[in-house]
Amino acid sequence: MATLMEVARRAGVSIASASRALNGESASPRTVELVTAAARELAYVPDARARGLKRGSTGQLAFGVADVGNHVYVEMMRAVEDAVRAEGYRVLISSVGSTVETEVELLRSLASGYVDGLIISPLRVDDELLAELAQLRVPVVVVGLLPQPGGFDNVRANSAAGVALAVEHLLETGRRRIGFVNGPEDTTPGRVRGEAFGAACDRTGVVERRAVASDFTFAAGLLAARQLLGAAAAAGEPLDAVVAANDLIAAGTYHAAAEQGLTIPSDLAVVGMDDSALAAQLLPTLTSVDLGAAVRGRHAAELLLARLREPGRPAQSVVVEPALIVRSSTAAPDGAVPSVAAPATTAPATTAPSTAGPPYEAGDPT
Amino acid sequence: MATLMEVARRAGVSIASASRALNGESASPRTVELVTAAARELAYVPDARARGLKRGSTGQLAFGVADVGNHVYVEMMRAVEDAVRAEGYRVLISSVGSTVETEVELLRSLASGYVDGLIISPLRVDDELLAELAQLRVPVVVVGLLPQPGGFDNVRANSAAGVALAVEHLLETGRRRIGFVNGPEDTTPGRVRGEAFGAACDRTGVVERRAVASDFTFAAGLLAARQLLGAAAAAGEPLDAVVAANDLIAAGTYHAAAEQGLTIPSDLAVVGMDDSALAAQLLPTLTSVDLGAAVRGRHAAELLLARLREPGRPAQSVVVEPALIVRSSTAAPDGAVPSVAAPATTAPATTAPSTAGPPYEAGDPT
DNA sequence: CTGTTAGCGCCTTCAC
DNA sequence: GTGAAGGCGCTAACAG
Repeated sequence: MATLMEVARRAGVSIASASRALNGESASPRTVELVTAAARELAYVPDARARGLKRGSTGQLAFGVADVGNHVYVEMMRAVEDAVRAEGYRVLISSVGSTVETEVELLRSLASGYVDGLIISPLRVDDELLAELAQLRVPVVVVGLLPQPGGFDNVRANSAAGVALAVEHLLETGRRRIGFVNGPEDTTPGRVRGEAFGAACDRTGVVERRAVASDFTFAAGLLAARQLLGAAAAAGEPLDAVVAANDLIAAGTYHAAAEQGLTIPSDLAVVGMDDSALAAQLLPTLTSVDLGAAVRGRHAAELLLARLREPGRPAQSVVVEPALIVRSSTAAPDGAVPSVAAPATTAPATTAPSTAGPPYEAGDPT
Repeated sequence: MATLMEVARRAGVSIASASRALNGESASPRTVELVTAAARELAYVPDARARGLKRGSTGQLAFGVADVGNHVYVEMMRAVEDAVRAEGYRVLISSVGSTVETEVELLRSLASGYVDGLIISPLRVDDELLAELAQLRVPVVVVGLLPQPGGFDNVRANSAAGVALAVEHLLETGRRRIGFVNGPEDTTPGRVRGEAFGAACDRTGVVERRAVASDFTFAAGLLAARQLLGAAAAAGEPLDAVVAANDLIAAGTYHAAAEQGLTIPSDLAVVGMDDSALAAQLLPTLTSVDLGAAVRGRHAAELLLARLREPGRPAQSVVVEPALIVRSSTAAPDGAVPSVAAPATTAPATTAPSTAGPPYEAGDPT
């Protein structure tokens, strides 16, 4: 409401002195006192646009996520916030629609002066989007697999390794008829996880059975799991385990299993992915692959801060390795709890997700 | 990157003509063509700060939520987005910390030019915060109970009525020993819900038993529920029902019940509040009180838009009434499914949340 | 230590 | 229909 000019006039000093006094630049104690008093009386709040226009920076960063309803992004977001707070940045969250147009629109608008940098985690990354990102006037860090290496600071999970962990764990606990409920395979994570499951089946001799949900959501997961379990049962070969492409789909699988009278884990083992808060909230608690959401968020924030400090530095890529968090949903079928199983309410990973250094070396990460 | 001046120079016209051409003001077809071509080649994106500085508006709104991890806010947020999109506004989400200082800090910064209006849903609303809000240069809509009526556009749920609905439903399904797991009672919702439970007990003759979680979260709910159930069992009067102050606490109650060997709903009925996505994801599905999160979000958006159009209008208040969504967690204890119970996976309310017109009339709403 | 001045990039009267 | 000029609110040089 009040402008700096009004504050200056009220304090009886020049506008420049007022600015200096408020920003801690050299000014006499008396001036500082006068100006701060005037500012308080007028409830002066500096106009961020004008300041940004002059200084060229805003102190704000934005985090664009595909689905604010997915707890994975919440964890990432918290990690990003923690990491940038120390440097004095604030984080705005923005839900980028699932369509590319609205996404581009949004990125442009954010990057046109409201924020100093962007972290985005889209479900679908194509060349059009990347071309757009390259035009932005602020640096961008992409969380997720890029169609081609280089060009952007990038953080990603190794979800292919995660799928392999899940399958191996199920085999070790004695399951053999393992199905996979994937998310949409035209998304980056869906494609990678689907391929990884196929590869794991080939490698281990498991017969490949899968269903594809129309979305990475509970409702879509329920439908797909119902179909997968039903088809297997109808064929006289009921599954004894399901790997779900994320925890929400795993929750849908719980419901599909209940509908068919299957008890988890004795009749059916379930493994989720993401190790979101939901995994510990379900009953029985869900064994899940931790894809290191928080770690990815932290890395993304650090890459962005580094680029803000040094705009010319080469683009860098970080891969976060998965860890299996064993809970009750994969306990041994005979009812005996295997020694590796963690207590029901214990979440922390035993093997913390680690990062690989050199860009693009880990095999087929998301 | 590129400025309007550069575009103008490249097009061979004045900066004013370039501005007009790009904004659809009167300009010759030839000029328009020249300018748009130049803009495209230079990948020109107008600087939002400069434009905002000049025009006085940004086309952005912000939604400040207490906990981005709580699905209730996600639903509100989606409703807000849907409602303002039509008017051409974009919504930024910002997690306001639970402390008042960081909250004030954040609101100030947002309101200092980055957004045209604010919707906030804080867990604790005190006079200090309200005084701060009144100083902001942009309009604010508060979602939640205000310490005193008037002064702000305001939307709130009637969570007291919601608690009453829950208790009545439990009594109707034959439960008598009903406990309450509240959230922190120094928060607005915690206080109101706690008082409402006390009132419901007085009214119905139920013996009041309660525990207070340190937060509206799963982990805190588990601890409090464990204590509540344990104490009642130790006293030789095991509970047959629990009302939880929100769905996350209800989920914690599920786990506490499982630890004590109680089966839901036959040994213990559970009712949650908020009817968040989690309610349908739990097994058995959770009966929950829909406090109309989406409806509240829509109302908040409409109030804000109205004030943006007409800044001088009187502050208005909207109360959204609750509706009970019956699922499996309160099925009759003898195993028979009462006729009022909805199918396990059906979420929609039969009685849609409605809104009360006149400000501050409904009894003790949150 | 202080005041004057020149823009940051854009829009918008105002003359032409 | 077009160009020149002023100013949105602020900061950072520059003189004094």
